[in-house]
Amino acid sequence: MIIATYNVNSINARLENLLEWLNKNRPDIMLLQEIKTEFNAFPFLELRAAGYEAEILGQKSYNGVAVLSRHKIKVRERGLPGIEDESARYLEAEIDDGRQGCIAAAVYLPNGNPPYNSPEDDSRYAYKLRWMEALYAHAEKLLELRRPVILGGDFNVIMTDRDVYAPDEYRGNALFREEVKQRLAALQYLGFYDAFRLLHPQENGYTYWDYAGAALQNDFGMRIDYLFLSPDAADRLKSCEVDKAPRLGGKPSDHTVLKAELE
DNA sequence: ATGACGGTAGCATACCGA
Repeated sequence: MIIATYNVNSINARLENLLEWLNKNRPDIMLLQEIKTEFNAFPFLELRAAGYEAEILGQKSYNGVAVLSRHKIKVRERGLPGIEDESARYLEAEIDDGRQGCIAAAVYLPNGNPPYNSPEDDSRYAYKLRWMEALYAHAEKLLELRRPVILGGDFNVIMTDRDVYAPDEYRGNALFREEVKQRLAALQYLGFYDAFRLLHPQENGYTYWDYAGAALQNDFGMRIDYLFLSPDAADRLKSCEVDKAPRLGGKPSDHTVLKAELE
């Protein structure tokens, strides 16, 4: 079973790019973040023509997550339990592939940095910490199911110095502060395994390069997209790779695709 | 410290992202 995650930075702006990747790689499950659209403007027909059903939690302009699959999708949670607001950042589904199946969730964790026009405003950071605590509490419940569970998406957290091109420049950034690193580490101590790091202890594994400057050419990237696996899924992990092709091609997202294969 | 770029809303420019 192949499962992938991709922050598309608008699904309608990225449709051609996404379809190309889906047709070439034929994943069983694709988790999307930042679709930036509501149900009415989501390209269900184009995806269905490529063989993918979609469940979405949409939002106009910002956020928005989706679960695509070639198999039957049954939604379990629309929104993260414990976070009651309108921001579309979590969609959890049961995927029935005719075999063991799995639970897969598309995760778009808040960025947490203050707005440029009010750098002293820490409300977004406080929201990020709250969101991470709710994610931890929910992840604990998911583990009790003793099922293969995949939490995949843009977690907006750089976990270690190895995961960013210039660690010292990011120490105070909301993506790299100690509180968020601790909270993501806690998810791992709980029993969710970082699929990429399990198999690649040395590579940087960057999944994001800023559009600006020459970030891509200089490999000024960061690893902020993850596939976290419950023990029942991690047992089956065969491979996990960053595919840089969607970032290198025409009209790219600023993120690229992370994919894993489970036996 | 800001903005680079790119996206959305919507029609000029503001907001957001990491």
